[in-house]
Amino acid sequence: MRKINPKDFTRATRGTSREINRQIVLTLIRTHQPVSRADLARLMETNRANITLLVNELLEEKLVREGARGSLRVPGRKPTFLYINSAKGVAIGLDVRASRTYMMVTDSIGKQIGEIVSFATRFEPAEFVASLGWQVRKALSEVGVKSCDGIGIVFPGMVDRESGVVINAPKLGWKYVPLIEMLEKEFEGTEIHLENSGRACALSQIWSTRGDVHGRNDSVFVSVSDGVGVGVVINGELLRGKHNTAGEFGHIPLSIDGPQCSCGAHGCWEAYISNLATLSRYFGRDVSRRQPEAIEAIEFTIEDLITRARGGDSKALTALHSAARYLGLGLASVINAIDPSFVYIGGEITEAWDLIESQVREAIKERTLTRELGRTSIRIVPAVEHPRLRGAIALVTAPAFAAPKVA
Amino acid sequence: MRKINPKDFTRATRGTSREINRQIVLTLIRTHQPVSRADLARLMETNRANITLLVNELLEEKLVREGARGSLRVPGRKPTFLYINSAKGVAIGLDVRASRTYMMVTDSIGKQIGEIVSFATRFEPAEFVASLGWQVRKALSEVGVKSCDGIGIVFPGMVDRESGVVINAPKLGWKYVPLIEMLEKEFEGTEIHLENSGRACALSQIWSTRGDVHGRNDSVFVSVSDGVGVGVVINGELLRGKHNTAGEFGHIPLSIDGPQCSCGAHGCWEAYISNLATLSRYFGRDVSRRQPEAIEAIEFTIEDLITRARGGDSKALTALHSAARYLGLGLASVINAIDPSFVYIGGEITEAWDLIESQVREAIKERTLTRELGRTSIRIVPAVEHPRLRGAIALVTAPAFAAPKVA
DNA sequence: GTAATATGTTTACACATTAAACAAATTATT
DNA sequence: AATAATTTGTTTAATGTGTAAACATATTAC
Repeated sequence: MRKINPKDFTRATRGTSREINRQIVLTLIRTHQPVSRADLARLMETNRANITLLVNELLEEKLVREGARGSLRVPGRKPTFLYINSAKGVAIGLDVRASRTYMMVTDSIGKQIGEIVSFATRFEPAEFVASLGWQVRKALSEVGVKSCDGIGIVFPGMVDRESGVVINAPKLGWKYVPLIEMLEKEFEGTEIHLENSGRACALSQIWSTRGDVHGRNDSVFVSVSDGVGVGVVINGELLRGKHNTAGEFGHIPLSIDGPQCSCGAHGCWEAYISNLATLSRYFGRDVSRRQPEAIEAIEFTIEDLITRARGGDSKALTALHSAARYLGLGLASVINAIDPSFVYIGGEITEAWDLIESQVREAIKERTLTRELGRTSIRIVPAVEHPRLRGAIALVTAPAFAAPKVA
Repeated sequence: MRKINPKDFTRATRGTSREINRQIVLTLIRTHQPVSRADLARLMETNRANITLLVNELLEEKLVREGARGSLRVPGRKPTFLYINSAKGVAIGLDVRASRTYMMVTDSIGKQIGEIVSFATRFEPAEFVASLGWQVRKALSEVGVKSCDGIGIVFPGMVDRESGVVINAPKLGWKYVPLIEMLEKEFEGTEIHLENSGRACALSQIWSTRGDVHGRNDSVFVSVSDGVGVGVVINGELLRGKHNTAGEFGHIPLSIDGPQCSCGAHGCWEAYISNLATLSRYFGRDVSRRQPEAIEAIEFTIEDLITRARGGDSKALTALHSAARYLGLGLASVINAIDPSFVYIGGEITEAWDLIESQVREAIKERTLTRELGRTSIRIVPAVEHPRLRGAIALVTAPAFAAPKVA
C-alpha cells in the first residue's frame, strides 16, 4: 500500500493511460517475442484495436519491428510477429575488478555481440580512463559502429550512481574519484552509468529476459568475491538509498570484536567470507594485508583452494566449510531483515556449492527467526552467466522498459 | 526504475487516469485541508474544471464534504473549503503489550476521539479475545456507535499480516495463534488488521498527516521496548517481505557468541538493547529469565533507571551509556544496509536521549561506511505521540488514501 | 469454390483531460 | 450606490484515450 507523496506526485494527464499501456506492450514484446498483436491483446486482456494503435506508434518510433509471418496449424490468417528493434545501436558493459577489467558488447536489448574481452585494470584514475577509452573504441570499431547507446560500468566498491563518484574502492585504493566526469570527457555525448558490483548483479536478475525477479518477489543478490557486494530488489526496483549506497550488508558484523575488515571496522561479514578471508584461514596467515597493487600477483586463488578440497585436501575442505558457515550466518541476518522470496548467490565460491550447501543451510536455519525464513529459496548464479557484466548492460538498456512514474 | 512484471501487471483502462487523479485529490485534501477547488487546481497544476468533476464525484460518495466559505483579503469570490468527511465512522486502534493493552478510538481519518484507555493483557488467547471484545464494545457504546470501520491491532512479536496469525510472540508465550480468525468470530463483519509493533510504528510515520515520510524518502523506524521492532519504509511503502516478517533487524548479531536472546540465538542486537537487557546490566543479573506472567510484577522499570541516572546514580548512567553504544552499533548496520533518509527511534529509552545521544552518534560513526552515512538524520518519536497506536489506526484508515496499483 | 476461422483495421462511442468561455460572488473604486 | 476588477467555481466544446462491434484480410478445411 503505497502512499501518494503530497509534495511530489505525478498527475494523470490525457496521455498517461497510453504511456502506461505502451510500456506494458514494450515489456511484453521483450519478454514474449516473437509475439503477434492478437497474442498481446490476449495477454493484456484488451481488444486488438487498442493493440494495433499502440503497436503502430511503436513501429513508427522504430522501437519495434515486424518480422516473419507465423504459421498456425488452425485455419485463419497468419499472425505478424513483432520484435524489439535491436538494430538501433550497441551497448557496452564493463566489469572492473581489482585484477582485470572485462568488457561485453551487446545490441540495444542486451544480446551479446562477439566475445567478452579483458584487459589489465590500471590503478591510476587517469590511466584507467585512458585505457578504457582505447579499449571501448577498439571494440566499437570491431563491431563496425562509431558510437554506442551508452556505457555501463560496474565497480568493486562504493559508488554514488547519481553524481558518478567512486566514494571508496579499497581494492583499487580509490577515494572520491569523479569517474563519470572524467569518462564523459573521454566519450563525449555518450551516456555513462556507474554502479556497485552487488547492486549490478541484482539489476541483471531484475532485467534478465527470463526474469523471475519482479513485482511481489523481493529478492537479494549476494556477490562473494574480493569483497562482498549485496543488491536488494524491492517491488521490482533496486534499493538505492539516500546516498546511493544502500545494500551494504557486507559490513554488518558477525562479531564486533572479530577480525579487521578492509572498511576499517572489526568483524564485518565480509571479513569472514571474502575470498581473501577464506584463503587466509587456509594458510593460517593474513593474506588481506597485502597492498592492492600486489593482488594480481597472488598466484593461489580460491579456485585453486576448491580444486585442492575436491582432491582430498582436508585442510582446504575445512577452510571452505568454515567460510560456508559464516556465509550462512550472515545470510540469516539478510533474510531476517528483508524476508526475500529468493536469495541469489554469485562469486567464485559457488563453484564449490555441492561441497558447502549443507553447511550454509544449517547456519541459516540456526539464526533465522521462523521455519519459513529458514527455508528461503537460495539460487546459485554461475559465473558463466556473467551477472556483473549483464548488470552493467542493464544500466544502459533497462530504462527503455521501466514502468512510468504515476501517482 | 521499476520493472513491469510481465506476469502480473495492471493495464490502464478508460478509468485509470481518473482513479489516479481521484486518489491524488483525496490525498491533497487530507494533507492540506481546509482547501478549495482552486487551491487543488494550483497544487495539481491542472485547471479548475477537472477538479470540479473529481470533487463532485467525491462529494457524491460522501468521502469529502464542503465546509465554511473562506475569506480572502483580495477581491474575488470566496472559496468553498473542502474537508475529508470523517463523520462516516470510527476506527479502533489496539496496542498489545506484554503488561497492558492500550486502546484508542478515532474518526475515519484518524483523529482521536476521547481518551486512550488501557487494560491488563490476558495471556490465554481465548481470554484475550473475549476481553478485547468486551473492551471494544464498551468503547464503541461510549462514543455512541454500534460498529466501526475496522480494528487495527499491533502485536509485540512476529505476525503474518495476511493470514492473521501470530507466528511467535515470546513475551506472551504465543506461537502460531490464528488471532484474526478468532477475532472475526468475536466481531462479525468488521475488518480486522494485524501488524507487528515495529512495522506499525513505521506505518504511523508514513501516514501521519504531517508526513515527512514518502516517495524518495526511505526511512527506518526502530522501536526499543521489551523487544526491538524495526519497520522499513521503501518508496512510501512498508517493507513486508515474502512471509510478512521483513524488518527483523532486531535479531542481526552484534556478536554471534554474545548473550542469549529471547529468539533462541546468541548475541542479537535485541539481546543488547532491550529494556530488560539494560536493566540486567544495571542489576548485574539476568532479569530476562523471568516468566512472561511475572513481567507485570517487575516494579523497577527503565523509566526508574533513567530517573536514577538523572539523580546522579553513576551505575545507572553507565548502564544507559552502554545501551546507547550498542544501540548505535546496531543502527550502523541498519544504516549501512538501507541507507535511509531518516531513522526514527521510539521507546522508553528515548526519554533519556539527551543523556545518550553522543554515545549513540559515536557508535554509529564507528561502523558506518561513509561520512554521509555516519551523519544520517535521527529523529526521536516521543511516547506522547503514541506511534504504535497511530500505526494501528493507520491499518484501518490508510487504505482509502493509498496510491492505485498501475503498470 | 465455399465455409470457417483467426488476424488485424476501421468505425462509432464512451469517458477522460483540457482550454476557453461563462456565471457567481466578493472587494475596491468611482 | 453603481461599476470595475478579481477570484472561484461551472459549463461548453475540443481532443485524445480505451472499448465494443463491424469489417476487411488471409489462411485452412472441406
